[in-house]
Amino acid sequence: MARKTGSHAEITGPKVRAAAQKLFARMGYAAVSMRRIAEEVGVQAGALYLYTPDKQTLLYDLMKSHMEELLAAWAAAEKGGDPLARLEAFVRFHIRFHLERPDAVFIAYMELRNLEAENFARIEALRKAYEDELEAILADGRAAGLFDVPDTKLATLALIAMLTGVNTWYREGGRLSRERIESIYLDMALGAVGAEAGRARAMAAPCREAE
Amino acid sequence: MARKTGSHAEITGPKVRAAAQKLFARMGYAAVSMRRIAEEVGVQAGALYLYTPDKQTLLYDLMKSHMEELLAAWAAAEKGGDPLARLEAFVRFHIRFHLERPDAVFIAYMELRNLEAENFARIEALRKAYEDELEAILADGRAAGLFDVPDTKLATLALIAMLTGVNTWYREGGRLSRERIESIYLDMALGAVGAEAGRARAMAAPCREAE
DNA sequence: GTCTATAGAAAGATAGAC
DNA sequence: GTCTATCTTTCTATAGAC
Repeated sequence: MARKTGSHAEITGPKVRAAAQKLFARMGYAAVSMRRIAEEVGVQAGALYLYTPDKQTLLYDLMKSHMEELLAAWAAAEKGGDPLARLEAFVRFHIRFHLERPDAVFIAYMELRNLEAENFARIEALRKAYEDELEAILADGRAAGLFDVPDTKLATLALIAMLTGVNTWYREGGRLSRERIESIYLDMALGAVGAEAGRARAMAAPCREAE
Repeated sequence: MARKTGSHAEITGPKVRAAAQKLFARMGYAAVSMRRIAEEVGVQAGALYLYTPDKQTLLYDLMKSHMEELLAAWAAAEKGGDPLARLEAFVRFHIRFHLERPDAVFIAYMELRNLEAENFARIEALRKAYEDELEAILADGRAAGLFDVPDTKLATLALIAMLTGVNTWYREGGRLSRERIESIYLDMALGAVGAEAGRARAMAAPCREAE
């Protein structure tokens, strides 16, 4: 405890990011002032500029961290073997990851408009990389005759929109558990890409049912 | 031509709304100033207040008009007979309606945060009424054994998220026609609610399944 | 590292001339 | 109906004391 009072760089920095994330998600980037963020952190507005060169960079860093975390988490996830198992892994991963970070997800989808051109391009590249992961699964599944997908790009965007939509209505402690939500969305996702129809056809003989 | 110069109430009013809609959609409500709207219209900032009491009302009126137009258009649409036909009508209607109004749709989804409490409640009620239309179709379809939907509320939100997602990537003159997009999304929607599986099962002769 | 103070720009909204 | 002018507030960002 030999430190000078008022010296809290390692703790204040993350607090600034946390406060910005919370406020940007609730009120929107453009509607949040640096003063409001400072108030949330418990410092004066001027002190924020020790941790970010400006407001824009604060937003960009939040979005970049989120997207990189998303890609890293997916890279580290269990991914099963055949396309059907990989699709299930993706759906469950996507929902779980997104439900755990509602604020970051909200910002990543709503504040693209407020990024300057260069920052926007970098975030879009990361998003594209994530979409490509799903599209590869759908393409492999189609090639294997497991999925009925006329356009893998469209199906990718449709599935991601559907899955991410969970964040718009999910509330902690609601009537459905996350596990249950995952399973319901998984069935819908499989149906959307014709996986159940494919399976039903494949198993035509002895009358078996999925899940 | 006996009018006084500078008298353009009937033309300027709609122009203000059109300019606000365009700018709110591109930059976001909070990031657009009244001066910027005035510039787009070609008048001075003060003149805007002849057409709206304040900026908030401008936003609210845009969103209210959009939602009311949506409900009215659906009420007037052809809706087919059985739940399968009604679902197809809904999907095609939703995509067509939304693709024709990208700016209004964008605002309706992105600017809810910027509505004052009372205005927010009114818009949410209109949105709920629209969701209820789809949920009724799904509930009827399930009751008739046509759809496999464990939770109609969830399926409603999932479908709407998926369908509205078209607006995030569709661009005029892209590689797919609207008709083609409608058809692809329709197939995915039917698959998601188990309509195709139901059909396949029904045609599979002896194999019947519970639920 | 945080504070107070402030520069400089821009915001929403209004008053009154024409 | 539109303009100019302005009131009042708030904003981002910086300077300099402690």
